[in-house]
Amino acid sequence: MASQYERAQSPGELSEAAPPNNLLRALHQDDLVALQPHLESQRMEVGRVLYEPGDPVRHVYFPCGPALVSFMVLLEDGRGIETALVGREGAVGGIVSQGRLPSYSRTVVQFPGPVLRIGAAELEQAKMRSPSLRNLFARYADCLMAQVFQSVACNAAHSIEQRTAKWLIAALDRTGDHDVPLTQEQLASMLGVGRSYISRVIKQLKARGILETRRGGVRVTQAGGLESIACGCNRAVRSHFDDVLRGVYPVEEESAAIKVRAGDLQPGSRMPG
Amino acid sequence: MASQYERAQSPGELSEAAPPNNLLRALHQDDLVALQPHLESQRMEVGRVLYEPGDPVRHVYFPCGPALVSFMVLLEDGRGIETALVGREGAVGGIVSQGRLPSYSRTVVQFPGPVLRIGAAELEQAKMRSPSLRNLFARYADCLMAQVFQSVACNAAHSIEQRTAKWLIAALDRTGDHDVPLTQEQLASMLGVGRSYISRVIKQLKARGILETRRGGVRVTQAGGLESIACGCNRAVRSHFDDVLRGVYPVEEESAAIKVRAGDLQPGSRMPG
DNA sequence: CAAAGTATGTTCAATTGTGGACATTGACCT
DNA sequence: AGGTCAATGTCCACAATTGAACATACTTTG
Repeated sequence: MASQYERAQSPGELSEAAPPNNLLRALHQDDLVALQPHLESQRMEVGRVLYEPGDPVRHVYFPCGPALVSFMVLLEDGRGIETALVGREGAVGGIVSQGRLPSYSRTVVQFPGPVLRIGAAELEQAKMRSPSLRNLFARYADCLMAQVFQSVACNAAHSIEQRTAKWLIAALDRTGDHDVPLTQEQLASMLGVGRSYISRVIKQLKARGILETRRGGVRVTQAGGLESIACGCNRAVRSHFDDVLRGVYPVEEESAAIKVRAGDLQPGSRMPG
Repeated sequence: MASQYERAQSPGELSEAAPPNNLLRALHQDDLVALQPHLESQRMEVGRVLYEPGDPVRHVYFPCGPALVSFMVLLEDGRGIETALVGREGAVGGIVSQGRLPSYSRTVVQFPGPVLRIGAAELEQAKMRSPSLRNLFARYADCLMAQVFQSVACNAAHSIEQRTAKWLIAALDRTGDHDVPLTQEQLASMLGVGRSYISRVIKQLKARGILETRRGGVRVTQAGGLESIACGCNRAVRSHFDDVLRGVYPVEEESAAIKVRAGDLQPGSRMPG
């Protein structure tokens, strides 16, 4: 299955110093030229909050390289549940609302890295003038929606073990870094589950040689094994990315995507005690 | 708490025969005039599928009166999980993708009633010409996204009892009909949970005098009681509707919204056997 | 190096939810 | 009125998950 992370594409359309974000790289030359002067480069540190619920959305952020951002919905009891994960394949900030509206969720940096940002107003103005820009952002908005849709179903239907594996794959896919610097506490909290159970899940994954643990994070050593444990939700979303952004997205120079062959898919043992 | 279902608003802007859908009623006179010739009226029967995953989205449907439509994500094992519920407060069909793209989910009619529909291309053309139309639809898209976000969190964090109550309130809010013609099987399936457990939950609700059961559906007799059992997810979403569509949405002539007073909120007994 | 703080490993009882089984009941058809 | 089918009530054994508790580390700081 081809994924958006590994599509070959007619070269030559992108400038030499193409920005390391797939949406920006997918821009037509004209659009890139129009946006260029408004793009600012920053480095994002873990834990930085881009938007709190209710904050006005003044910028659109494009994670670059390994940078990773997630949307969290805050519940009455103070918990914050992750609803979507965005890396260099996308952008955050008024993607669906088109820059008009207060943020619904908290938007937090999960993995450090460079980002580019542009004023929401500037982007919207450019979109007004460029059909291809509107097209690209509408397509990405649809993919983001699909991702969130799938998460609704996933949270309703799949086990914690599956969802944990799914999350790790999603992160890996985007950062390309096998090291995931999250405490088990943080991981549990994002998934909305108990910490002690995550601890057991991770113990299982470790016992199967899929990852190594350390204080403050894990390191995935065998991504294929993760894929065989996870539900198909990631694949479904990737596939929608492919359908929707095919022919729009650029080449991914070195893919972090996990290619699953039939043989990699074992039944997957069912969490002993 | 004011909800979008009960806002007072400067009258006189809407025509006499205002369509019974809040988005359409919120249109400026000019926009309504532009769309009017393309709007077709239909009646929707329960179970009718508007879109299967992958289908091209050719029309945007506006549920009117009690009509209710839901998005379902289909999982690998054949289950279909509901991700969002749309009634007369909104619309379905390319809301986020702006009419360009294949559907990600299955879109099914859950409650019968009239709908208006318009060709997706016609709506998009009208949006190109009218900033106020773009504004309204971008705002609604954001609300739909918020609803789905909240469901991700809800499915991760709340009990089946809470989610069942939440679903019933959401349906009631939209249809205004206290009768919910869904089998327990269907309800369980949408929520992604076991049928026998839903049966027990409903038994509890019945025992507390909150609803009556019958074959093929339930009838809510005490909506306030439901609100005291449900999680706050519905309220959070309603509140976002208010923030985002305040001053845009029209009066709701007869509100189905459930107003909760402090006294209505009891601790809520925790599911005995 | 000692102390403090935080992350992890592990256990356990209790609760929540599953899925199968089967009896019962209503609705509808003839 | 009887037959049939689907929906519901109910029970049960079992699996999944919680949440508290505590011991054990690793890291940082002074």
